Amino acid sequence: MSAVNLTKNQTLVLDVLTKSEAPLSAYTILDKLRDHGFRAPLQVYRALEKLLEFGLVHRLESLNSFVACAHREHSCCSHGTVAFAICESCGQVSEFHDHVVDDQLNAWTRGKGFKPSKTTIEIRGLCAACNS
Amino acid sequence: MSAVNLTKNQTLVLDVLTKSEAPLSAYTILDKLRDHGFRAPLQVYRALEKLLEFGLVHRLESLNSFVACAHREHSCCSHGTVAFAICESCGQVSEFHDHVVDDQLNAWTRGKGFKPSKTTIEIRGLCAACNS
DNA sequence: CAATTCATGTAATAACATTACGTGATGTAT
DNA sequence: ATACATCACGTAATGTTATTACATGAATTG
Ligand SMILES: [Zn+2]
Ligand SMILES: [Zn+2]
Ligand SMILES: [Zn+2]
Ligand SMILES: [Zn+2]
Repeated sequence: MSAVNLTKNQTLVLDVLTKSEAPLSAYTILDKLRDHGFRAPLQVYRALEKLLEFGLVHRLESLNSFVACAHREHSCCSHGTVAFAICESCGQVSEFHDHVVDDQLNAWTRGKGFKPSKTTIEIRGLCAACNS
Repeated sequence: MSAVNLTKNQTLVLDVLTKSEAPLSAYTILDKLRDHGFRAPLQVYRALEKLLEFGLVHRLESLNSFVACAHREHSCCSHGTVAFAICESCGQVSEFHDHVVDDQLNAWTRGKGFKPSKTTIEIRGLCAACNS
């Protein structure tokens, strides 16, 4: 199991992200936590840094935003690369793993002698609901 | 052939990107073009916007930077999603297409009723040269 | 010749992220 | 127990990336 011991700030940030329907920017998180004593961006960025490290949160590069991991039970980051489908209308994000994609990208990097450290896959578009 | 008629500013920006070994941020481009009369970020962002539209340039989301398209002959964007392998040591970027990845992601989105508009695939790591 | 469109220029501001410095709590080795 | 290292935290300042608002001149079109 994961069961990392989170600090107060980390817990607050993770809670805000977990409760949110859509990804949040660091500054939005900051605003949501002003009542809990947050005053400066760094408080958020420091918590996010750890949460990313623990695999409890993902960063969406194409949005400069953050989401709680949707697969916490499985220790998400262990089963390879994660992909995100991001609805540009309602903001909803679906997180998924795909082994074929994963294997194929790994094959490419092996072939080139490229040593991957982190892979970003983000699909922007319209979700089924917004796309009727 | 593509042969879009570029404006002066678009040509300048594309030239800078084409000559560069590594991706450049908008502000770096701005600095490189001061001698050619560029004074403000917007001059760069406006040119980039068009160049992205024409498929002559790509944006690297994980770097907030831009690269000239490596496949200009083939009208790059026509053959599906592009992926990038980005060396975190030397900055070199390899652009490639992979139909299996492409098809697999399309299968996922079709299955979910998600209508994709733009897909980002970026692999950060170390290139063969930096990874000896 | 209007009227519209489009590339451009400039200034100001907004949004995102990091550096630098300092404090108190905790843990560990002598 | 004292010295030392580590870590979470707080605050201020600054750096980096991107957009909004407003104005001008050139090209296009009816
Ligand atoms: Zn996850
Ligand atoms: Zn939606
Ligand atoms: Zn390309
Ligand atoms: Zn390299």
